Amino acid sequence: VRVGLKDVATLAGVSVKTVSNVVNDYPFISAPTRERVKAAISTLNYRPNLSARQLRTGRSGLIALSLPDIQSPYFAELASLMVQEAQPYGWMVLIDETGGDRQHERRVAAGIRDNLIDGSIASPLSMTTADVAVLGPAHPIVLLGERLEAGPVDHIAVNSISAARDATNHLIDLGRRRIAAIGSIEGQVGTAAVRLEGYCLALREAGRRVERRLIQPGNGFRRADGYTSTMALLEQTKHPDAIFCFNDLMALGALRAIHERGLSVPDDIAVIGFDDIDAGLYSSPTLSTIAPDKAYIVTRTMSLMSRRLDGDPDWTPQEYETPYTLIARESTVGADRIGNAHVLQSGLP
Amino acid sequence: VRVGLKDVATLAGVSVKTVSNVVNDYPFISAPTRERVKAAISTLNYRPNLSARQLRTGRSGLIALSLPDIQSPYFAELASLMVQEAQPYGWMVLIDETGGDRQHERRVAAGIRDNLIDGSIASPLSMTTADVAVLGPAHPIVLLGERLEAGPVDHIAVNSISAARDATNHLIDLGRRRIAAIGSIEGQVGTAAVRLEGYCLALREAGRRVERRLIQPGNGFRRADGYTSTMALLEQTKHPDAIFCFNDLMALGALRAIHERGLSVPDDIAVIGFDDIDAGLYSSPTLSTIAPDKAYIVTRTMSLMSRRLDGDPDWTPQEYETPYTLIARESTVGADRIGNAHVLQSGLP
DNA sequence: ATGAAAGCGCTAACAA
DNA sequence: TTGTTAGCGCTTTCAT
Repeated sequence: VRVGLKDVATLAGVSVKTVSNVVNDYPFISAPTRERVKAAISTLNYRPNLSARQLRTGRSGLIALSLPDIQSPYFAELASLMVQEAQPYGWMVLIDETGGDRQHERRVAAGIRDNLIDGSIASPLSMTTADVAVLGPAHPIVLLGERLEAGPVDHIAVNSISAARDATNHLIDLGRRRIAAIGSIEGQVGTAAVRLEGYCLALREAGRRVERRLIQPGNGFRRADGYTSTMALLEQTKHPDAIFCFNDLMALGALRAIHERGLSVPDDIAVIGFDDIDAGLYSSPTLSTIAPDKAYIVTRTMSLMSRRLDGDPDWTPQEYETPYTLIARESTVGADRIGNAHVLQSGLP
Repeated sequence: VRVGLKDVATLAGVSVKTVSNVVNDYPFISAPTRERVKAAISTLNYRPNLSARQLRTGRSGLIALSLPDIQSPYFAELASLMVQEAQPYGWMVLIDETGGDRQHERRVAAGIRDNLIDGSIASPLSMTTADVAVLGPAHPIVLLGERLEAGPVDHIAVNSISAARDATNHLIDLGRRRIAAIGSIEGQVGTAAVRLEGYCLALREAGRRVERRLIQPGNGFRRADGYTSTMALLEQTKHPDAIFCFNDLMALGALRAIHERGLSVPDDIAVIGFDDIDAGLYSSPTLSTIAPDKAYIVTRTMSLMSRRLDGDPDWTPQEYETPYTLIARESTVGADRIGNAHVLQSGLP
């Protein structure tokens, strides 16, 4: 039994408009009328029909968040924070897993979700900036994560080159000589490419050679990929004495691989990751990492979305840089000074 | 610039109805007409307005999945599988994080998402069966996870008593004498209660006493909770020689705590978890666990949803039991025989 | 095989 | 302060 404004109006003995006003908290209603309407609403257990409302207003209150992989703790945490942050704006977040599929990512960005969503937040793996540009999105988009070129939409990302350089320098400062790097280069979007660049940069600045055999691309960003790449590294006659993993998940896989080979972290090999996921606090050894300021990402995203949504359509798109921190834990610094992790370096404000 | 059926109709020189027919793959249309319409659709880049459609048909193609915590790898994996499984049905999954908040869970179940969703899948932490009953949901609901009483909706869950008993028996078979259990009893829904019951059952069946001091409820199901509870356990003069953690995440926290105390797993303390999350394959030691058949949960859920959605409204609600398996890895069996995990016992079909 | 018209539940504009 | 009416874009009879 569908109950609509009309039914409520009849029961309360008022017009539809009045009911609508009450529902929408329109201020100028006499107290008694409001009470009567509210009573009718609750007795009939009336719930506004969002579809009808959105058909009328063009707003659904739905924001899409499209991520390559919900199972990645980093993205899961981000999703969780987004949902929270959207609350005060009155938005619901429709989480969408693309699997890094370019077609899928394009579709979402295009709002192919059929005008059901008011805006979308995307962390594309393979969609290129060009894609976004071509699509000429019908609704606001906020792009998250690495991107090579500047584009026509707002963009929030950590400065990966700088962060990767800091991570590598941390290993250099520790006196490590054979520093490896692992991380996939799949997709068009260059998370790995950029981090690799920072890695090479640090090495060159330190007057070292970049050794090709110490770079393991692998394919993917999960534990299994870190495990496999590390195993490949360890099969070399002279194994590395440090590994910079392009994310924490791979670093955890690396820890396991090293453990299986009977080597010790950080004594034989120091390991550092990227993302600062919760798991890194409980692994043995705990994981050193680059910690992007997730709160910044989330609040910035939602405030941008809000600004785009109500007004200012020709407010020119901007680039925002996520602050980050290097956190040194047992996997680079050892267990002796642990207790509290040491924050060594901070990124930009 | 909104483009609707009308615009397409005008351009193609046909009526709105004809365009609608083409869009919905109505079979009886002349080939030339169809071509003309299709051409018009693509030149105008027409996209059907879902809100309008759903206003008319009462269907949105949206299924809500409400979970207590997206950051929990178990739920994240489930969410991921659900999204995939929904694809062939043509549904989009709206993932919703309740934080275990009862009000929130009730609201979602009630379809307070304002008739925007066609059905919901809920894994409630605090919502009781009574809640669901009272609400008399306007749309199909599939309930996941433990539930104490039978209720008015379909329900899918692992037999936790039996699974917990198996886990405990595994530890008993290993010759452990002081077997502890950790897991929160927060919320009304009895995940922990049921698993505790299975634990006690196994102990009693083996002619052992249940020792109160070996049971650490804690509050939560995350790594931190497992860590804290285990630390509490280890402060006792005679620490346990085995711990059954009510989920894997806590078990990982336990591993860390034991490691910090300088004890070894499984030599000093054997640890087993519940859920079979990916992380358990890469921890050191790898984690023994109860592995519920997630594929079963997901396919069963969607097929139930489908049946409810198109027809059979008075098909009586059923209970379904998720098959499970006990997987013994290093945390109970030790590293020597590892390589491949040993599947020791299987649950019901 | 195609068209005309009604109406899903709501809000915005205007009237009273 | 409240009521009337039109129409958002679509599908669904019912005609043709």
